[in-house]
Amino acid sequence: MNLKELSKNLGLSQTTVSRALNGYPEVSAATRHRVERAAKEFNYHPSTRAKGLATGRALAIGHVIPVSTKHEMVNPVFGDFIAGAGETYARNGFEMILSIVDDLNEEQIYRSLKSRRAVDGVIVHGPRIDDPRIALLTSLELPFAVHGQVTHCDLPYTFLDVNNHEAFEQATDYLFDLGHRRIALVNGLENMDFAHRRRCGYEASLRSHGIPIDTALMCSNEMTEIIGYEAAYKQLALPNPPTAFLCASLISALGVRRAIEDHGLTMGKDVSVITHDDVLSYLQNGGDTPIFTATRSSVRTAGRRLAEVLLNTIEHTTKPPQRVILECEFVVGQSTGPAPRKD
Amino acid sequence: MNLKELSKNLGLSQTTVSRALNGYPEVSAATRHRVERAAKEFNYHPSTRAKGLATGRALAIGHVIPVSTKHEMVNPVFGDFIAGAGETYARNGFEMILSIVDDLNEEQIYRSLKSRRAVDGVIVHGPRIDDPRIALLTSLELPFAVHGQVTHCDLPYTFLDVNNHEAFEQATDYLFDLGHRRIALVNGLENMDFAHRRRCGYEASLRSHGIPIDTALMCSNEMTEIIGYEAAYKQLALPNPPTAFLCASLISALGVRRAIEDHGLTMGKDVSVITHDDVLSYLQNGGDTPIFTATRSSVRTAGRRLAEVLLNTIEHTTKPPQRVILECEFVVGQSTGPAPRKD
DNA sequence: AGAGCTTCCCAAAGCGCTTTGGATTTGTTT
DNA sequence: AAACAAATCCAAAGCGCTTTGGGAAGCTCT
Repeated sequence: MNLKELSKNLGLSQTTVSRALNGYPEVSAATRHRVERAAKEFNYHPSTRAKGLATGRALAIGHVIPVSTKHEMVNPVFGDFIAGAGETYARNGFEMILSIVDDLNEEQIYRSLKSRRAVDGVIVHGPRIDDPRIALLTSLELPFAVHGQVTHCDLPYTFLDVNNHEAFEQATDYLFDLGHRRIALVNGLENMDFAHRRRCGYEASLRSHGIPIDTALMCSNEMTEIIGYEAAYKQLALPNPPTAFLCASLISALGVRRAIEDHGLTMGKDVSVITHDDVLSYLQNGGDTPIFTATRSSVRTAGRRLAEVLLNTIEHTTKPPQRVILECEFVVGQSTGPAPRKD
Repeated sequence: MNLKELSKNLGLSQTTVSRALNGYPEVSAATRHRVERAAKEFNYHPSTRAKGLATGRALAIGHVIPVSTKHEMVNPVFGDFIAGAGETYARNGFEMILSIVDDLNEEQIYRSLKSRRAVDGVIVHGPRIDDPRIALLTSLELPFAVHGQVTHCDLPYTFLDVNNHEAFEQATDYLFDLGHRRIALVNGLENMDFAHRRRCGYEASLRSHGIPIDTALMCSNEMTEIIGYEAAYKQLALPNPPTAFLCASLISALGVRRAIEDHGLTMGKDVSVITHDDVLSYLQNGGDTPIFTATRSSVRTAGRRLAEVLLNTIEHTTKPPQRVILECEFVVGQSTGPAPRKD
């Protein structure tokens, strides 16, 4: 069923039917009602493509998911983020189109998205330090919103980020107050902006407490269970091992816990752990009482919110770039306790 | 840059330029070359929407991701599957469009996808037992391919599945050969078809070895760490506890391991564990030597292959439905060992 | 009763592409 | 050299929608 058939069926012109369906005022209430009923009856939906062609809007948002060629990694938060954004799109009649792309072809994808007029805007995932995409998208005049921020970027841009600096500074402070002085950081890859900011927060806290920064206690890598395990295992074998860990993700934290146990130690007693928790649906931090003490911020909510922000800037192109910063919730679980006294 | 401008620029008609770009034979090699060079120079890409309108093809595949309203769960394998499918689409000039939908509006989404002519076909995720979507999509005449199978469905349909029955029967056999007689199953939700098949495989092995089926050793739920933990913890507290576990996912298995350790037992010595391993990029089963003994099958490969199958059936609509079954690789890790002798 | 408004509807153009059905040029045959 | 075929290219229609620029009723007002 298309517009032509529907309007013929109703004995009206295509114009009138189109207007009735799109809420224009030049149509009497009675006719509109009649049209709407018929549309429902025949299960008429306008063709997205035709509508897009006619209006010049794509009614679609692009998500370009980088998959690093080196690690073949799909960011595990991606699923939940997308789920959140999808809710927003569904509510607003937008479609989400996904491109999986290795980092080499990234620029090409954005250019093609623009020149094919396939989307009205894009969400930028996994921003890196000095990320060239901000400049690229700005020059392409393709509306975009970043999930995270870009250090060393002086162009204005729209983003939503978690306050990573604050969260990790606070977490480190908390460990300090518990008496810990050897605090390790199991971070994500530091070319990723969020990891960089977390390290800065961690270092800021150490500095403010006069604790020297020991690079032996810091590592930066993909956030997998294995890598968390290996990093923590090695650090615990040091002559002067850490009494506490700060992890960038719940998945790494699981590995850290395993390393602690393999050293014959108990988490929460001998060694404390704080992790960032993205509240992933398949990896909850315990039930009623959290297992890990954590800096918590739902990535699904972030997806929902950021999509709203993007749709908003597309609607009102004149608006200046929007900046949204979410504060983490600090939850105390069973993984932290007073630093063990030296015997 | 659009076709009109490009052709004006070249002093050719739109027809010729279009034909040159789409590989039709009515164009001389020289002209084609000239056109291709100009297209690259001006970064010309045809508008997807206009092309779709003109050809009647959407050049897009829909993925409808169900998010259960009860659990708010996004299937953790989803990210990797999508990454695999995305590779195929990119190679074939297709777009992937994603709809997140709660189970209540599912039917509506498929109908709307069809009537808006938004996609050329869809991938069906997370098939359930007796899944109504097969009948729905067949009647809508919307091409589709299922990631998994549907028990109790006598309609023919295209799918790709892992041989779940075989994998779990083999895994149970393996545990039997190690001397285990009390083997627990920590399964996914049993309305999911894959979980059902795994249970059947498990039960088939028990029956063939004359071991009675004990429902106290079986549980069926979402595959999270917490739930794996709780299920295993409870079972290990039974008067006659299991000496081995069979898990539906690596995430559950992590929970099971934790439960084993919380009981003061050692995995691989006191209690054996076998898990299914989807080879998720962020959750690898160890490095060179696997941690868990596992039935392994990459979900990313599955995504790539299933997308190929779907594009193929769309291309050749006359072909009968395709059925692809992937066998799991059985890998032996450190999580299994001979059953402990009773003292 | 006619001017001037609304109200309600329509015909037709246009979005950017593909494709049909020629038209023109060039090459080949007899 | 005429006749025909092959090689190249083009004008225009059409895909399904929105939107512009009216036009025909039906009112109100003087």
